[in-house]
Amino acid sequence: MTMALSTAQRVAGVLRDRIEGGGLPPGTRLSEEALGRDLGVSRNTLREAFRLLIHESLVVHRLNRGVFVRVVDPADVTDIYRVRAALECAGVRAAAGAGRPLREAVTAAVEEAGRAAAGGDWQEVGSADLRFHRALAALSGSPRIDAAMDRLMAELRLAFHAMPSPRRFHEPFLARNRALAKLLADGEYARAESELTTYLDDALELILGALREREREGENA
Amino acid sequence: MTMALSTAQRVAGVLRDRIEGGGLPPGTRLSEEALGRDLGVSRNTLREAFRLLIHESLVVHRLNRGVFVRVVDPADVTDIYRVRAALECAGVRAAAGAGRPLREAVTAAVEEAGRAAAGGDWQEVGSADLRFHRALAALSGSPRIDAAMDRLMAELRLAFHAMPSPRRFHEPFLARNRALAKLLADGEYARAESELTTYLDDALELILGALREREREGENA
DNA sequence: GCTAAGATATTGTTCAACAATTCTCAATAG
DNA sequence: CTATTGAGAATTGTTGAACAATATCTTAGC
Repeated sequence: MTMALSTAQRVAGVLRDRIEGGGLPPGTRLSEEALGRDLGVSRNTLREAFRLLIHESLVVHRLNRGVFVRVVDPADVTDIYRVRAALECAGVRAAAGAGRPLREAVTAAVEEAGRAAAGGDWQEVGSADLRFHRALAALSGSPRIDAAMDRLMAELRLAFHAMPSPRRFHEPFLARNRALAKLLADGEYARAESELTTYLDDALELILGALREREREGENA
Repeated sequence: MTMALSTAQRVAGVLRDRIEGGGLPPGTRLSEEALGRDLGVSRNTLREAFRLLIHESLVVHRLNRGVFVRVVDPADVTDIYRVRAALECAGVRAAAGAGRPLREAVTAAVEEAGRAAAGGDWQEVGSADLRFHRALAALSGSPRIDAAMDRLMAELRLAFHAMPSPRRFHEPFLARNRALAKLLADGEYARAESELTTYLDDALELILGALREREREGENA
């Protein structure tokens, strides 16, 4: 029953891996001719693959100039956190009326992060953290908010590339995630919301600091 | 200085106008061959235009069946208003720290709606109303929120097609818009937010009622 | 009337050629 | 030396076609 993937989907997968693996750094132009020859597909098929990646915000398209690996600058990260604050706070406010499965997804993500941290898998801690915040926004019960969060998270993953140590970044937030989940479970929605707001501000500052750091290094190259 | 648009973008514009103008009612199938011949573009380019409209949620794509003009059902409208509540409330909360031009855009939209109502142009009242709410969300100062609101408004316009009398729908909200703008100008953010919440709930009910009405009529056809 | 098999029409995918645009870089003017 | 301009090269945009996969319609049989 497994549906075979189209050529374009396979090509998109290869490019996605290269981008997320660092083989294609942000800002790189993806030449249609060169890549098409490299991957053994026609330009048209390659462009179809590009469209999939554009939809994922992994690359951007500039008319008559081609596609480039997305560069997430500080203004983007700041904006992403602004939207996250709006959507996740909306989720927290809707927590009281949210169904059981939605609320359990929140605590489940916290527990998964804890297990991953105990095992030293900080990559997985990062994934669980994103799932936790996605679950917060999902408390609204809105498919459109879910989709928007997925797009924001994909963009954020690109910015995380700039973080030197996943552990240093994620570890402090483990306890705060747990605290947030507890406030929600106890029905302390107002306090949960204010804690979430400062939480997101703190995380934003950490990432902006790392981006500035990386930029300073880049100047000497 | 004029930036040239790609063929696909032009075609998407034509289709967008036809859809919003009612020439292509919700549910219509957009045949690749017929439309391509009609507009004088290749299937490949037409499909590219479709992708743009899919991204705007104006049409939907069903595998191996083609693209159809989006049918906005009650669940969609409910979800759209959920997201609107999240984004517009976020804007109201950010109003205190918003810049002068953003705050003035809010009052400007209210005044334009008033002038249009005085002139009896209820179509324009509707447009000004959408601008008003867009301006509320824009108080956050977030490009992504602005873009999200634009998409939501485009979807909503499809649903408005079901409203029999623009006047009956928009008139009651004129005074409420004015009241909301005043609360904001006076710094009464908490009250503005709670008024906005009930406002959106009321508007949602009106639209859902009209949709149910239209569906009942449709059964006898 | 209903079902099933085959015929037809439509969309999905890929390709190669041609058109339009941008980019490169040397020549030139200030 | 800097800025500009213009021809040529490189790259992307668009097209039409061919073939595959899927859906829809037609028809034969029960």
